[in-house]
Amino acid sequence: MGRQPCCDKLEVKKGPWTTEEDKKLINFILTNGQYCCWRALPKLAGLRRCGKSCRLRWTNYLRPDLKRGLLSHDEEQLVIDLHAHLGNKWSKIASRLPGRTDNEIKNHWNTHIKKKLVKMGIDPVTHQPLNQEPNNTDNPNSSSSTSDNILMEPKSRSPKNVQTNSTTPEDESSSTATGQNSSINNENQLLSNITNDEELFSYLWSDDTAKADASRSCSNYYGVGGTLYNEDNIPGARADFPIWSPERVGGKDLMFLDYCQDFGVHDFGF
DNA sequence: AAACCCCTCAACCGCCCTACA
DNA sequence: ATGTAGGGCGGTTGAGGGGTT
Repeated sequence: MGRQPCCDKLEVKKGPWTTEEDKKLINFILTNGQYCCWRALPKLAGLRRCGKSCRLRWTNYLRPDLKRGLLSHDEEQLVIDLHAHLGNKWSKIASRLPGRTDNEIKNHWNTHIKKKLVKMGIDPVTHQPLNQEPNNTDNPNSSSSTSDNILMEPKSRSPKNVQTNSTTPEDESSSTATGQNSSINNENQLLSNITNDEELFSYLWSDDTAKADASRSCSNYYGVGGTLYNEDNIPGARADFPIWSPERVGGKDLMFLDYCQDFGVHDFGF
């Protein structure tokens, strides 16, 4: 019978977002929060876009808590570790990397990490050495496929001892970016103390929701009369949302200017 | 300088899951 | 129990920029 399109395809605009559209979307969310559904948002915000497109634009590009730039070495390593356990569950992986989106990680995996692993002689799907038949090819999550994997030994793992001939300019550049995110280091430390999949999974799922929410979007903050609230209706109390923090809400316009600068959006006209 | 190739990443598509009536 | 709507997710595409010939 087929599924109804999420929006009237004839009416919606597609393709790259213009500055004007970004401005409208940001303005709307800053003013109203995300009190309504995404489908209704474009109409209310004066956008000729599909609600889904607005959500993606916001979560993948406009969100103020996003980090920009390439993944650091630590982040990359964490992605590899998590991918070995979770497979292509990009959103789950992204939930462990604050400020990173699933789309970003997915792209980075496909364009950088995959190649790097292949270069190192490691199958990016199974995380097994390329010349070795994997124990279970259709289940990258199986513990047998990862427990003895060098990539899953964070304590002994370093770019030097993974493969001596694997050092690339990319490796070198990424290694200079370490230490910029202490939370990532903590994640790695935690991961390094986890010795089996069971422990890892219990660690991953135990606080997954909270972490996923924290990293994924500001959608947990509802704008009511210019004040932002989290899901518990407690005016924002999270340190990882500096721009949206309640003490800054009063200076909304100012913070938005900061925000535009952070994102290189200089021509918003504010 | 022009043509071609390759790479990156923003954006889209369509399926899946969940909540709700 | 069933149908529908809405949001989330993973896979894929294509424009544009940079590098190479």
